[in-house]
Amino acid sequence: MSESRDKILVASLHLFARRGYDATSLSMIGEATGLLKGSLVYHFSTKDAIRKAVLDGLLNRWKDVLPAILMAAASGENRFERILGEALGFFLAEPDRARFLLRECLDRPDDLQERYAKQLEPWIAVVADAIDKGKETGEIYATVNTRAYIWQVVLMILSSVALSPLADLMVGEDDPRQDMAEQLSRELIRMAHQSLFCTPKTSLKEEKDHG
Amino acid sequence: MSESRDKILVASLHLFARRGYDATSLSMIGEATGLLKGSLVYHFSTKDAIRKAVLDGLLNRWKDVLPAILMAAASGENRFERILGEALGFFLAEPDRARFLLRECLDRPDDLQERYAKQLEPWIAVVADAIDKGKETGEIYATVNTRAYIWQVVLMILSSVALSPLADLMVGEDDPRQDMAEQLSRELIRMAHQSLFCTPKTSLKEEKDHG
DNA sequence: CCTACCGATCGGTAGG
DNA sequence: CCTACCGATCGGTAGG
Repeated sequence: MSESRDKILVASLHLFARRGYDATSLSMIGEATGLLKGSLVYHFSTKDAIRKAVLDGLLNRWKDVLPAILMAAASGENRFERILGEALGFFLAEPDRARFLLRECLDRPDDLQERYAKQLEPWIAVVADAIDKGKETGEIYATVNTRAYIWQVVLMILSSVALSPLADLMVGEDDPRQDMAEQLSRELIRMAHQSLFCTPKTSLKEEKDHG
Repeated sequence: MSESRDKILVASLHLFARRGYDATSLSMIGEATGLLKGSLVYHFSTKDAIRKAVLDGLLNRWKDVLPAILMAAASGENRFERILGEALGFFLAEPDRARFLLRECLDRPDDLQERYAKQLEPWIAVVADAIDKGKETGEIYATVNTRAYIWQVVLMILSSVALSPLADLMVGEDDPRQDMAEQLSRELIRMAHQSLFCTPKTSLKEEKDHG
């Protein structure tokens, strides 16, 4: 509908992600959108309303993408790798999503929990059920703490994407041929896989051999 | 030496960790320390100087603790678990350390990298060398990307401690007998171990059996 | 009457 | 360490 509204949301996500909510002024958002401060207030009555709209847009997008990811990987080979790869892809396509969410986790955990519990919990439950079934069949380590495992994987996804600029500086490059984000994603998936499944899958090696 | 100086640093770490640097005003720090705004400027000429002093104190403390951790676990059983456990303990003892560092990673990666590269890199190199040697002996998966692995484990430690309030709300309690922080720490160590060593160590199970 | 803004300014607070 | 302030900028609102 409103062109300005969307521009405000896009610019605000970027600024909130990079500088944080408190360090972002309405005039900065105005400068990034070619609007004046007063115009922002016309669209969103308060600064906090902008933050909530950005968060809603992000969670709604994720809510739409997540089922598609799980369905697309419902069958076939390398289900686990594909699901994690798609989840990583969602944030890597726009790292500000990860940065903003990580900041919200730090700044307003209660606010995030309200929205999360309603919208995303059912899908986490699906993943948790799949893991618990794998435990029963013996495919997955019985020692896995399902909810804690999911949370740690989510944290790795969010933080490794959000802090990729720092990784570039600190981790250095083992293999200069591929970029750091790619290396971190591959290692994350390898760690998540290796620490979940009893029988070491050869899928990662197969990919290499086939290539 | 200066009693007020220390009070300012302790109160500032707490406020920076919880609210962020930009959202923390000098009068807030003054209120927490019983000082007035002008008095803070007497001890630290600028607000940024307080931040740097807090960061220095934190990194120096860690620089002192890290060698002790590595030495103490130089021999004996469950070296890996003990090293990770001690590292987790350092942040769990004062979660604001993890929150503050995570915020600095987001807000000022360049500034953090300057201090990190000089002080902590050599110790990361020690861990990296140990992992690379384990690869040669076949004890550790050859597919491990050493630097990426270390970085992902560091991220899990920092973020799981920093965001523990959110974990309490979102993860729920599989086992109400032990608290969430304990569950997350155990699962983190299990994941890190399982995804590194080829031969599944029975150390974690042994601990249980012996208890 | 509506939308999408503007220039100017409100009362308070920021770091110094 | 406090009082007394500064230039500027904060989020938000006024009438047009």
